[in-house]
Amino acid sequence: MYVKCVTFDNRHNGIFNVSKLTTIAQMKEMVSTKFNAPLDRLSLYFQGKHLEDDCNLHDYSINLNHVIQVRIKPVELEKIRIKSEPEDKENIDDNARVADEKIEIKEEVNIKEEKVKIKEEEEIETTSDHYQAGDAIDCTDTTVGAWYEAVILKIVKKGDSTVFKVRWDLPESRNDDAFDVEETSIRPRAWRTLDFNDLEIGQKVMVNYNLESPKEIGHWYDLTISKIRNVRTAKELKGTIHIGDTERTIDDCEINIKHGVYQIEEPVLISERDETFNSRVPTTRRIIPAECKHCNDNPKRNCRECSCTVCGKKTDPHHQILCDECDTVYHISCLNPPLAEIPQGDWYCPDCKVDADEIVKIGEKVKTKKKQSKVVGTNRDWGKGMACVARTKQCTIVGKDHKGPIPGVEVGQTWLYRLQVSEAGVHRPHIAGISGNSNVCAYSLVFSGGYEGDEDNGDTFLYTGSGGRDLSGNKRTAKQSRDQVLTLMNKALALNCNAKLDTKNGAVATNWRKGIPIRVVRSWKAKHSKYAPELGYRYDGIYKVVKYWPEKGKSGFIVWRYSLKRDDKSPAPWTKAGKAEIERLGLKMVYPDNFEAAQEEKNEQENKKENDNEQKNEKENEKRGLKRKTKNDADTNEVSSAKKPKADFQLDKKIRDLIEEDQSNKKIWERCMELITEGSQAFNDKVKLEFACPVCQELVYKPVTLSCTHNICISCLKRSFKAGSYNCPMCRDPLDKDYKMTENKELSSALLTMFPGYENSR
DNA sequence: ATCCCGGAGCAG
DNA sequence: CTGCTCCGGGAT
Repeated sequence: MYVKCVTFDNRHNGIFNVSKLTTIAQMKEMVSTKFNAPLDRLSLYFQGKHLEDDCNLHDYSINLNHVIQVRIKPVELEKIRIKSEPEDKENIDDNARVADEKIEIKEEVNIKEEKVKIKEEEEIETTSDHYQAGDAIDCTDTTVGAWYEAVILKIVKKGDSTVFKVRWDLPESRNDDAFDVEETSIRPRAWRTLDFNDLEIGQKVMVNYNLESPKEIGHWYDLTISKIRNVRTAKELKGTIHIGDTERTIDDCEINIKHGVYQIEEPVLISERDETFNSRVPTTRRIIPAECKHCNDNPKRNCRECSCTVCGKKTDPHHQILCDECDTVYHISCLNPPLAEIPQGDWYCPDCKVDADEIVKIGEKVKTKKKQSKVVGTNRDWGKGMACVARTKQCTIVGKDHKGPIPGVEVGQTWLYRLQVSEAGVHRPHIAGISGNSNVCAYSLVFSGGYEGDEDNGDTFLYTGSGGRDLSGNKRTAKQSRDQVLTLMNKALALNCNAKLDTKNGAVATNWRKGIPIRVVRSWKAKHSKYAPELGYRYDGIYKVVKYWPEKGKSGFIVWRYSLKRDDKSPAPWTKAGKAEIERLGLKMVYPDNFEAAQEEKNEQENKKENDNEQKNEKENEKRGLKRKTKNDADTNEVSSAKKPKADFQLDKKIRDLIEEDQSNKKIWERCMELITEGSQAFNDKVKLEFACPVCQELVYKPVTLSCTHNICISCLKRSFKAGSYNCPMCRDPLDKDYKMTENKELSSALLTMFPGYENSR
């Protein structure tokens, strides 16, 4: 199992190989090494809960691909907030409001000592042609994509690359919270505000914009001007907002110009600087959204949001304390009972703190207690692999009671684990062989030859029902120890047969083709079968139940047998035609998310450790279908060749024509078509992604294509309007209250043809 | 609450 | 390598 760790600022992240019994303390050690951060300053959080050192991942129900948040505390004690006097009272205008309230962090640790700890890596101070220490710059933040004022502290060389050590030029960041950026993320501080009359179409400038609510104060982004309206009564500026230096842009944004329009500064050679260079940087900081929306950071207003939650007063900041869990602020004197002084170590507010006797530390109280008692005492280091992990995705394109093929899943598709088969919606249970409803029918089955007497002839096979096994002791499988009966899933599978149900003697279909379709997945575990895949689980198409009957098995107990026969237009995957089809469609094994990356990292680590074990690793990986890349192996390497399959997959003409007709989404379809060379699977995934409704997150159903190019389900848009939001849910582009919603029939029929049956789940 | 054609660790 | 052991999750 692996989990992801990400710092709150998103500056560090990594995937870690762990087991269910990995403790939080061990987790911290791994994070400390990988992020190069001091161990004692790490705090881990999962779903808002602080994680305690002596608990393990299982205690918190942390599962595959879950994200653990990491906080690297800037200083040891940061609870005491000190308000200092404004330095220059003349500067208190709107723009300097942010600078007004100064929050300082009292540092009770020896900062010098801390610095030594951080700088373990070798850094050699260097120079740059365009910048030097002390320069006022603008710096992009990768998470927000806007430009913020920052200051260069130092320029160093790390290996081959030049790294700029900078800190945000904000009063509350006065503690040395430096971080590293590349030269591409910085530029000289903007200082020239442009006159509105001088602006030109096509010009790139820096403006203030709020992505969520354009009328409010936002952050500073680059803008390419597309429209200027300059009449006596109204001044309007529109253009394309650039999110950082990424490809992401938002067209047609209306800019609030009252905060100023800045010229973007180009780097200047240090040799060409004159005396005025440094003095031109403005003394006030650019406006950015208030930290506290509630009081707008006004120091004179009482605020229970950003100040003491009991009295709301901003007085006596020396005695204000922050909850380590929820960051709520309290005066220690306002607490009940009040505290005499700021406590050492962690402190939790009354809402977050629970009685020390209870297992507070863990996610949900009741559930955890039960689990704890159950798991405590286990010696087995389990949970490293894919046994007993939860789904990370769910198939929503059709309901779980869907009969027949899953739209978008081709015959011949393989998945490494049952979990991925479940996520694809092809066969949902984790372990059970038959998926169905005892009153309706079976929807799918996995054929893995686990029962004696199973026979596989490809187009037909004999299947055995479930039950009759003693599974006490939390087992999943066992030997037959009693007769099977035609109930539960056995009954469900019998209902697929085109015959009247007979729970005693079984039945034969009068017309087998008229039976209810059942999806069949063959498992690599059916070793005795020559039709089984070599590895993983493969969707082999639709089968029908020809007959079913009870029979005495080798164990001496009655088992129910089913005769299945293939009824699918697509060629069977084991045939020559089927193999060609898999090639043509570019179908490749589906691994769990992050699986390949984690495997590669594991390989690297083990390679470093010892080369003796090389052979062992090779075997392990071969078992999983992953081969290590070696020079000699290059042309036989499955992974590298799978990355650029030359699938000559082409869309049906019918679908091509439908896509062609959907002129309003031409650009999106073009993006999708780029993936056509990678096969049907990649293409289908891309279509689902590009045409996901921003509201319900699923493939748009009865879509409305807005003028901002975004596609929304008509029902989702109606709901949004009902809630009084007259915007595009994606980009907040304003819409008329009486906006006439019309379904994009072209897109609709294209999607319905590509994913037949998906409308049934809506 | 019960059922279940997985999946990995561990002992021999 | 084989067989035994042990565990969670999702649908019923």
